[in-house]
Amino acid sequence: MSRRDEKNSDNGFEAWGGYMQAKISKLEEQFSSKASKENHVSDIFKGISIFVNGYTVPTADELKDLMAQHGGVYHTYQRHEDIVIASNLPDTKVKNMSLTNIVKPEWITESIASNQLLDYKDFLLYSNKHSQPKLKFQKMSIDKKNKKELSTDSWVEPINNVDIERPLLDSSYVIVDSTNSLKDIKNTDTKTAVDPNFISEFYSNSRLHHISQLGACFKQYINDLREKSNFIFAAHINLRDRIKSYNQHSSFFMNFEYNKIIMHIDMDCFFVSVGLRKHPELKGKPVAVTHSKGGLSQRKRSGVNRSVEFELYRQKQAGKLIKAGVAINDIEISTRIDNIGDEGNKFGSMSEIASCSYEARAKGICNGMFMGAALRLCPELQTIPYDFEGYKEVAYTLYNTIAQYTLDIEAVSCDEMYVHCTDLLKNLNVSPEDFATVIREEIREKTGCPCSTGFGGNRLQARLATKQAKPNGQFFLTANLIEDFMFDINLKDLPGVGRQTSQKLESLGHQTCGSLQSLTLASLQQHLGNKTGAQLFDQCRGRDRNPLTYHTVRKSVSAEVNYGIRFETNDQCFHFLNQLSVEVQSRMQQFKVKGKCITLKLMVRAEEAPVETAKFLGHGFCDVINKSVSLLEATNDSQIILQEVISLCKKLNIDPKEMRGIGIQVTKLEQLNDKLQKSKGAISKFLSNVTKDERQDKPNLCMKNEPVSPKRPLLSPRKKSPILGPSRSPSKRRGRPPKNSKLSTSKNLMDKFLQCPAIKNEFKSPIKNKFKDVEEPKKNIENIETKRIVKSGLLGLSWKQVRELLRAWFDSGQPPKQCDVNMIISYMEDMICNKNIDKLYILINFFRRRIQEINNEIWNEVLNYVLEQVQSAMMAVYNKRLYFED
DNA sequence: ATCCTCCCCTAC
DNA sequence: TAAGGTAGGGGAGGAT
Repeated sequence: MSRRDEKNSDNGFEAWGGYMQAKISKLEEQFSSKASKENHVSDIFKGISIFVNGYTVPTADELKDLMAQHGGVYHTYQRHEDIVIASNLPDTKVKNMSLTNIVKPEWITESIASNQLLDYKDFLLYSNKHSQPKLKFQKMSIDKKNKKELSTDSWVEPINNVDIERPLLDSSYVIVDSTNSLKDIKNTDTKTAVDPNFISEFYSNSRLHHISQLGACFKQYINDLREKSNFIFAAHINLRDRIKSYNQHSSFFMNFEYNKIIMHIDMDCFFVSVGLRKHPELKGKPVAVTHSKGGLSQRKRSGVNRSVEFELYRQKQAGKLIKAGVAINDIEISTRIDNIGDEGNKFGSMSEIASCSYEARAKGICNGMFMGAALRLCPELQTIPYDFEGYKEVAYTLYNTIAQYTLDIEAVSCDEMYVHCTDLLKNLNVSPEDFATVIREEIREKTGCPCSTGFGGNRLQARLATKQAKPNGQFFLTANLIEDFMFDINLKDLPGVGRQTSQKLESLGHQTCGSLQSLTLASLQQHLGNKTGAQLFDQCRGRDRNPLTYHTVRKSVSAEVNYGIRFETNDQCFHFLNQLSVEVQSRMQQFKVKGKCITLKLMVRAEEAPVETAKFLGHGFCDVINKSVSLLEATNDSQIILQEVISLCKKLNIDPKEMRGIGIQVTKLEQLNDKLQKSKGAISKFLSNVTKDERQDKPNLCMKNEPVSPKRPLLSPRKKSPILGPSRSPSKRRGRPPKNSKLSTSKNLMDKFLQCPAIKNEFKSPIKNKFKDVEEPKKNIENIETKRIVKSGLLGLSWKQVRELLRAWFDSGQPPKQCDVNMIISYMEDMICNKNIDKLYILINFFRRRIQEINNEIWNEVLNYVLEQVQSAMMAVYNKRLYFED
């Protein structure tokens, strides 16, 4: 070791550590600010590549071949056999080079001269991070001010002091490559499942993880909203006005003759639309959302054999077709891996396209395609990164916007839902077209993203209508159109018909619904099974008996990772299973469930498949193995899960080196909080019956139509309010079970994933406000300050002031006086006239709550009187009553 | 018949 | 480089 080391840490051996990261960031800054992006850092190495032996190292023969191809030479470092130096320099001097000569001094001085490198310390940073603790170079002292005057010779000496403490056995293989930029070098150090933080890092980057989590959240969200059902749909009031301003002629839609109207709404290329908000300059261009930056050539990994792997995929698909009875010559097997270039090729990227714009689709690009294939179709394809926060925010806004009007929503995913809007449209007396126009505009305005809607008599029709409507359109598939419309629909476009089914059907000679209609039910069932056959029989005729499902019950909880799984030992595998078990446990706690059946899913490299996968750290061509155990007692304990899963794993006896994917699934779920759940179950069962009956004759949502009621002048007193009080319950649309854990369940869920603090004001939905307000009226009344100045009484006061006044009034302990009551009533009437129903609702709830607390006869009378007046005013203005929960 | 386990398929 | 998750429906085939 160096003497200088002891004297002065700045001059001695540089220990690698956090320093490295800091340095890299600093350098990145310098490099990017210098705008010398063309000059890759590794230019300083002038084409030298160093491979340090590790498990992915190329064999000596491979390396020799490689270098021969590039006209370079191959050399094994004598002192430490696990260091290999290979160079594609034409210079044969390399042959006997020692580590001292790996870097020629003049390269470094050149780099310094061109301001790319500050000192020798910086240079060292570009070694492989894996080898940091083990590889120590002596750092050279350098006077930065004078660096340009340093002679070449002054660099040589210290480099001779290179010292290697021990062999670099477990390093990965690349130190420097002449084709990659600084950033790539930094990323050489890719995490695999062996890293302790792998799961969280992976999940944070996984689009599919986000899609499934977000989708589940919105299902829960709708469940919760419906259970609360504590809303007035104030938005209804403005809807017709907005429609009028849009379309003078359709203010009334008198000929409403449809039994049932289902709306399907779907954002247009969701990820792209959201992403374009941050990249408006790319609007109108072919754009794709992907991790790949686009087409840069990659570093080669040894052992990759794409053609072998791709051929396996093709064979597998062919096998399936043969099984389905297709002559293999009949159908060309097309797969996702078609048109992918080889590794390192311009079209070789295997990054998946999560979503692409319609301009890109026009070129034949579609979602899920690999970047390489897409670039072949459209070389000018632009890429934008994921914006997971943005998706959450837009999805939230979408749902809240629709939920203003109705809660008869079936959440499909974060960007898609079905809405049963028969009652809504009937009630509002607006046509589907007008409704669609207005809400699409509203969504567009709030989110900046376009969406499309389809209407039809059932979910299938609505869905197909949406497809027809896209992009950025709407379509009403009316009963008279259905027959013709269905005839030309491609079977692939039917929901539930994927690649396998459609290929099977194609082998039977059918590509369109019209053609499939010639098959009998029995023959369809024979080929596809009873249920699937029957479903398809209906579907190709445009029928769909499945009602919307508003309430979903979770049946399984699982977590799996099929990316980056590379184990050496069983212990590493078990360690990862432990992390996965913890993940499953936390999800089960979130959903408040326990489960009785645990399934371990393994993806194992197929025997014929290359060890190194075509996709970087992908799972490659695999066999999938599932194995499950049933427990006597339901659990959500990660340690029990781990124990079972390890035992399953041992039974399967798979070499950990061959594992490419691992998943844990828990089924046969039971709800936690048994007592609460049971009582709730009974109540909701009861209520769901009531609800059913009501829904037929009471289509109204939360605004209640007065059956027969002559208009009375404002403020005309009536004896008793029939609206409020416990006896009012028949007007309930659907019940609210007693408050229980459900609420906190959803809170946890939302907190963890959905909660969207980033929602800006303009994206805030009234529903969300209301939601909160119901819980915390005081706080929110404070928040919502209106600063209208009106002539007298309460009208000139802010929300806050009114609230203070009311509170003081309640707290005063004095009996209420008529004039005060009148004042509050006139304040409320003003709100009604100004369509300020949201706030009125909050205010009245506050009012009721306080009076219930006081629980005194006089105050109760006041309450009744106030409510009666309010309802009268509501009737006069809107011909509707305000709906309240008990 | 009905259930169970494993597997496949589909959707986003 | 790349981030190939997750839930539900249903079928095949064996156990009961």
